[in-house]
Amino acid sequence: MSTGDKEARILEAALGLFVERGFHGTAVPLIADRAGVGAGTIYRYFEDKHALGNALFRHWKGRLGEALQVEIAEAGPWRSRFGRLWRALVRFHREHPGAIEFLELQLHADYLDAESQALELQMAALLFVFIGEAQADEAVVDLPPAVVIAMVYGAYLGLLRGVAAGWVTLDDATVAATEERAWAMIRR
Amino acid sequence: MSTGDKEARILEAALGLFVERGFHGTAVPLIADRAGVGAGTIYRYFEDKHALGNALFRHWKGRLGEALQVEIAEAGPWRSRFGRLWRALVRFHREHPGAIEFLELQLHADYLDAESQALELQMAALLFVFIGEAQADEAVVDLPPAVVIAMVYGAYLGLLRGVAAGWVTLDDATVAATEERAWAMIRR
Amino acid sequence: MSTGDKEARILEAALGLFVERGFHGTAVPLIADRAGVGAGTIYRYFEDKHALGNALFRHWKGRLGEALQVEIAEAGPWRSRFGRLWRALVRFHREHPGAIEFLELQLHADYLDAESQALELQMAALLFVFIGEAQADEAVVDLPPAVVIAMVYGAYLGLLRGVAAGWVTLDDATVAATEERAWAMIRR
Amino acid sequence: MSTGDKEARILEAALGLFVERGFHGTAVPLIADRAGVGAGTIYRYFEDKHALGNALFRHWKGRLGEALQVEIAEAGPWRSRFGRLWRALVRFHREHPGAIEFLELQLHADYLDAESQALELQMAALLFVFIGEAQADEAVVDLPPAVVIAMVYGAYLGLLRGVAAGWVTLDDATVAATEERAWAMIRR
DNA sequence: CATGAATGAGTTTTCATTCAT
DNA sequence: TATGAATGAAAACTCATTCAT
Repeated sequence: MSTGDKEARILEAALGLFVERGFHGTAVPLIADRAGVGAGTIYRYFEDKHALGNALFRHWKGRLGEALQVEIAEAGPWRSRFGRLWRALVRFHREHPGAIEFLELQLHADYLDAESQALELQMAALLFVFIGEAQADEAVVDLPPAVVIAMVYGAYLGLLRGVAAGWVTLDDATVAATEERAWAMIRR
Repeated sequence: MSTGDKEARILEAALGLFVERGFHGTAVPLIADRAGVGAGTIYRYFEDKHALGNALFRHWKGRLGEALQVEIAEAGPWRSRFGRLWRALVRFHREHPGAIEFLELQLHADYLDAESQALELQMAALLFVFIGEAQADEAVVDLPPAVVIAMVYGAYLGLLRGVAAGWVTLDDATVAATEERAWAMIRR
Repeated sequence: MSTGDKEARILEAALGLFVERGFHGTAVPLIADRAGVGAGTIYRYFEDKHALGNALFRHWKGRLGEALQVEIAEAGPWRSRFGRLWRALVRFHREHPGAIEFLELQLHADYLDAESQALELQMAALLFVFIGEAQADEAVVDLPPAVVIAMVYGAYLGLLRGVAAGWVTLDDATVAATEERAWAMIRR
Repeated sequence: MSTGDKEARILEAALGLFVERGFHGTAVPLIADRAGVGAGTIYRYFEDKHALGNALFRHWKGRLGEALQVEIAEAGPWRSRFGRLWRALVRFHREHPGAIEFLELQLHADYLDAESQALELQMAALLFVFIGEAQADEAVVDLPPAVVIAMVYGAYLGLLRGVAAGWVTLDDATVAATEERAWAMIRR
């Protein structure tokens, strides 16, 4: 019931609802209900609904960035560095259900502010550097880094959509196999 | 401006706006304005906003399905059949800007009716059969077809997201290269 | 298909719908549908919906007035003159189903124009004279004529409501009995 | 102005407006204005406009039923029991102006739900029992009870219609006289 | 601080009326 | 003259936001 708790409960409720119904499809009082707080309380923690959306976006984009950062920082052969990254993505999805779905499977364009967009770029930059260096070492195919990232990250998101739709189950063996196939896609 | 194309103009306007702002973020009169018709006119062609969303979804899902069907029907070595499919996807995106973005990069769950969902399954089935047969011929890796499809289609959608963000340009050379990499991902 | 036919068909359709759903609850195109004409056609015959309502009101109020006038003009003992009147009312209801329901069981206040209201008064005056003379002859109780009329006409309308609700059937024997009871109510 | 009476104020405003303009002729914001609340507030208390109409109908039908029930329960000679009932009706009209007009002088068919219709039957049953017993005691004419009720209740409503039109004034002497005449109509 | 009833601006939807055919 | 598709003003209804408690 402490302050931090309420903010967290609001963010959690918002995450779930935004994933299920989208930002515009979710009424603020509904978020309040699920969070177990009064509707007015949301406005003590967030300027307005847009601010809540941005806070949620930043929260998860930031945590995802950190998670990737850690893995990217690790040294080693590119194949295994890639594997760490891939598994980190899967782990993030397991540990934070809904977060990636919210971050990457939705349309945010109309409410993300400059700061959020900057964060988005920052995370992209992380991957750019990773892929760029791998290309410099001739470990990864010589295509524009954005293309490589788009395809790999796209393949990952495709799997998550499959999971969401109930068509795909990501057990450990499958994760290992998909990692292998994703690497096959981009290795030189 | 003629009578007959009003429905088409409404669908076109809706497509653009839904891609830009999402279904719930788009007000009906805004669609009417862009279509150059009165707000009431939309309700002559569509029962309500949901029906418009479903009609739009079915229109494009149907056309995409047809486009893929044609390519899938062609015989030949799996590598070249895959190439046809990949290029058909890219061509569809070029010829119908916004359609794939609407179909695949958005959240529809809360307004799609049973018929639309059935159509979705139908198109998925097309790809299942294609991948299933390729696996039977030992041309494609032995993973659950849903996994293979999720990764390949995901890689394609990742590219489209890159295009939308302005990070990726899909010129012919890049298309050929991405086709090659996508095939590398799934070939046995 | 002649002109007069169309106007009559519109009036007939409007009567039925107004009785079922009320004036404000009935959409003009619905009237057109039931009349088998185009929606625009209604506006060739009637200035607008209010004008149609007034025309309908005047048509039936006028016919009802005529029907009563005829009976009132007949000479004879008051008891039998009353009987003629009562039976004329019932006959009118049988021959023109819906007309009385529209005229008397509905709220018209907000769309009746001065001419229609004048007609209403005119019909009331007819009954006033009838009752007034009967009172002068000491055939009817000495109450304000408006009170006598309200009670008798009210009893008649009550029976029609009962018919509409399915609780009352007005066969000839019942009509005779109700006439007797209505007369019992007002005779000196 | 206090919180608790908002629902009551809405119901009161709605009653007045429905009597003046009918259900379909009354816009929701107009009700809100007269009630001195915001338009949205109405939807906090009532699901939609139909629900408001039903609530209003039930409220007054229920109170009218209670008022009659009390009188019907009293023992005594039929003539005086009838008198109590008649005077109770008049009293109800005086104490709750508009209620009877709304309940009985309007068309509700298109928005009353099953529960409201059941209540309507319930009140009718009250009168059926009363008249039925009076007939069993040979105090009232031997006609179908529905016919007797239709005529008496119709006469009463006719008087109210006369009051509404300004043609009739129901002072105590007139009430006594009308009671006498109504009884004359139905007594054996 | 927290609340949730209240609000009115904004949304979806209807419908009386027009007008090109 | 007749039509009915088209319209936009007005209706019903929703919801982000406020504020009295």
